[in-house]
Amino acid sequence: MSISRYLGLTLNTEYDLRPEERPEIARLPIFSDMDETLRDSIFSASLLQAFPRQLVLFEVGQRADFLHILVDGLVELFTSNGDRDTSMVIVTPGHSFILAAAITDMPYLMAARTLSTSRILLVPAPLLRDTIEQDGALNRATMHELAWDYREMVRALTDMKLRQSTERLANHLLLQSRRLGGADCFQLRGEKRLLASLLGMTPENLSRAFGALAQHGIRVDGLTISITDRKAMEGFARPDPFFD
Amino acid sequence: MSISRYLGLTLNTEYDLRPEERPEIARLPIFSDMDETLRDSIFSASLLQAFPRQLVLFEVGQRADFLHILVDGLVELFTSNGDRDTSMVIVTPGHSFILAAAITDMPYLMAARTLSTSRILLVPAPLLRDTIEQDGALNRATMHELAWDYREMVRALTDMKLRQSTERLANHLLLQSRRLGGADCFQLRGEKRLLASLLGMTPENLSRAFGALAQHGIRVDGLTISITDRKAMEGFARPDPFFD
DNA sequence: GAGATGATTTGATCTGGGTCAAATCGTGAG
DNA sequence: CTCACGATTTGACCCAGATCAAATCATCTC
Repeated sequence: MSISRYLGLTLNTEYDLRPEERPEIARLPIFSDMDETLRDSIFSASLLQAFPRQLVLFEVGQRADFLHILVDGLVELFTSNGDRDTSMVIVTPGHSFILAAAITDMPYLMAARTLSTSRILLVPAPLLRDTIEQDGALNRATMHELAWDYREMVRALTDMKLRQSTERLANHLLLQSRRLGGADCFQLRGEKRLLASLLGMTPENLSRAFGALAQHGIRVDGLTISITDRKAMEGFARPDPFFD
Repeated sequence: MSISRYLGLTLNTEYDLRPEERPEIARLPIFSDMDETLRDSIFSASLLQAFPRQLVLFEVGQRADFLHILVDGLVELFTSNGDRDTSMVIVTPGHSFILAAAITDMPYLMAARTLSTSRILLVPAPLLRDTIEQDGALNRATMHELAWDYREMVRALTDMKLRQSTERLANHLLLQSRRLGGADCFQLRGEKRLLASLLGMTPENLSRAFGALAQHGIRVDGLTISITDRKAMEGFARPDPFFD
């Protein structure tokens, strides 16, 4: 199911940004410091859409007509080669996606699908490009987001090339924990098969890797992860101070 | 041998940009469309340095004080984890490197070393950031370069996750050929061990992969590659129309 | 609640590619 | 030209992780 077909069927989920929704979206990092007038003109030209889960938003190769900003929900960016595909990035609320394609007016290199019901702000790419040139704060925010995305890819590629799968999993779990303020117990968001794909391994192997981490201070119950021995985990994962 | 130590020893290779060198550098894509006055002020504050081969320019974690622009030569960006390291990008003349770190004023995520004698323009990062805000053309060029770098990383990560090593090699060779205008015969730049690292494999395996490609239309003699049967090669490599 | 569909786990096996070692090739120093 | 050192190749072997198959487990539908 492609977005264009979807749009044709259910236009009711698409509407201009309502006045009462603007403050919430204006607080997103990419817009928070910019000129209010320009921000309003962006908002007036943008659409906020609600999408059901498991909907493919766009495919590789399409022209990037809109910058996408995830307001609510969860989105997966993925690539494919022949009959295989792999998850590249999980986009969390408050972040834009496919910024690089929208900026350069080039085709998407990754496809996107919703993982859960999601609300997405669609900003026309030409308007974004114009406004970026007029507003220093938006410019800076965009550049930073792009640079951040780049660094995330460098991290992922290094991870893939230099670590083996169980180490990648261990570091991923430590990173999740840190993002939650160092929580020792947290839930995986999304299915395990998704995590496997993100980490570049098969679901079978992920399952075995979780098993192996039991000896290094991890306990798993369904989607609930508990770090029972953080020292042991860090000893095994050897997180890089700059990356992880 | 670190750059700081190197700088201390051989200051004679470092000098302000000479007037006669400016036109050559002004033609680089990142500077070509910007305001001349601002460009001159950047040049006046920048250093052009010559480095011998195999010199580590900076390590992971250092603060990005300068944007680096490779004028002549060849530079490798690499990352490491524990005692292993891997080549991430080969920078060719005319391109900047570690743009993301310089823009965001964050530590380098990759280290850099020269592969051959190189001349590098060092632009102070704060000045770059300031000038970007004043000059739309420089801004656009920077953004595009950053976006391009990002897309290259997406490509590399997809390659790593979805293809096996011989396929990666095959696609790399086809891409090299295409960049040379479709030449059927060309030279590898740099050692094979470097290519192996870039493709995420061992030198031994690269050697075997070259052997395997003999059956798919490739002939190798030292660093010289000949594509003897492009159809067979493309059939084996299955290049992606958007990526490769 | 029963059945069906899909996710996860577990087990057995296979294989791409890494490791180790030795031979060979190339190249720069003298 | 010769030597020495490093790069590349080749061969033997090993291992992480993929694949295939079957068993559980979860969830959703009716």
